[in-house]
Amino acid sequence: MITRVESAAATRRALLDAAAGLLDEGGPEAVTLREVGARAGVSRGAPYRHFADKDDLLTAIAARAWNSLADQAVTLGADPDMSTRGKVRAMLAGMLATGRERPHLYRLMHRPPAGPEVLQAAGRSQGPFIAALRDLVGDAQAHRFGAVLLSGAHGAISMEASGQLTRDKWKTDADEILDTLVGLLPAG
Amino acid sequence: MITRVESAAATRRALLDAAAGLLDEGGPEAVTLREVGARAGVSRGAPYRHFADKDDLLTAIAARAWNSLADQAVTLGADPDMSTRGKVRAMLAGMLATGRERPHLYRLMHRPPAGPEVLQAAGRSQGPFIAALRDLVGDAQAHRFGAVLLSGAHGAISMEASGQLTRDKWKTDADEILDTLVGLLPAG
DNA sequence: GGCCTTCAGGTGACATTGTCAACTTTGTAA
DNA sequence: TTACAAAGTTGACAATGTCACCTGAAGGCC
Repeated sequence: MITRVESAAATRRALLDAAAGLLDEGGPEAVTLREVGARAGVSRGAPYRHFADKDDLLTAIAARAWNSLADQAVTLGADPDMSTRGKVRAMLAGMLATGRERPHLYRLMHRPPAGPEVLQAAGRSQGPFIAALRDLVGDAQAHRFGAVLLSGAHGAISMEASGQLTRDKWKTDADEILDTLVGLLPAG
Repeated sequence: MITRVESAAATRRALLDAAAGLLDEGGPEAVTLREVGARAGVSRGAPYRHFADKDDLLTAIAARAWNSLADQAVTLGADPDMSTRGKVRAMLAGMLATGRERPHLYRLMHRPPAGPEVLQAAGRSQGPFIAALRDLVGDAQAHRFGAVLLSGAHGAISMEASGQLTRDKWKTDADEILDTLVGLLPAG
């Protein structure tokens, strides 16, 4: 039997999925509450029963995406068959994959100002990242390295997405930049 | 005497200034063509005499900002009293200053997809940057280093703007990351 | 079982905004 | 002087976010 809260949760999920789909397909301007409602099988006013406003819906999408990356990172961190350096590389590769496969979502995840919901989810994804770096460079340097690696990775992904980082112009791409960044770490 | 083309150019400039001001003050949503027109002293339809649509106006703002950075970079590149490394650092600092003082504009400059107008202006700003790197690491490595430095700088600035890079969390800031990145270069 | 609260959902309405078509005005070239 | 082209204005319209109000049913309480 389907309880009321279950159906409400299902609608909420459907709204998020619909909005994320529209975002992927047509960018931010394609995300209209009317179309979101239609795709989720409800009316144009229904989203207001689950989100304060459009911005709140978009924020929830960003937070969910960060949490998905966080799950990936946690799984990678626990993998006993991978080198620590390999884990770091794989975590950054996960970000790159999101940037390439879902560029609009990736941009939304980095939209300022990041609210507490997004910051917490993003922070959760960075926990295993820092932990891996601690193994490689020690407590004192982990954050310093982490900031440089993460900045470099995000910058490369972002510039590739906007069309500013092309192989034609820079003789390289985001993959190679990630390799270079990870190469800064001592072997491990 | 004021010729017609002069007055048209003045209006165009006034529209750009008004839109850029609104962007700085209230972010992208504050930029409405009606308000832009009002600030520029013309009516709501006037912008269509100078720009194809709102997007075209925003693109022009981004291109102008890139050209301003390019002018800075050209000046720095020609400065005989600065070390090559100092020039590289100063060019990146110029980007950081834009990101901190005018975060909405900075984000607009990196909005995908970057049209040819923006790409050309951005490319102009990167010319002196690559030239400086050639002096430091040679032709073969200049682009590789350039991509890493630029990605790292842009990533740090972007994460700082979105609130993801805080000293509280990462024990560092964009300034220090720029220092670290420039530190990768051989002295010169 | 009957009643009542609560909440998901629907609908009408409204203000804002981007955009276009039609009109007016005014340098400027012929 | 006259005619043209381009700048600017205004009316209109569709799309959209949002709110107020209404409906209906699930589920707790007597």
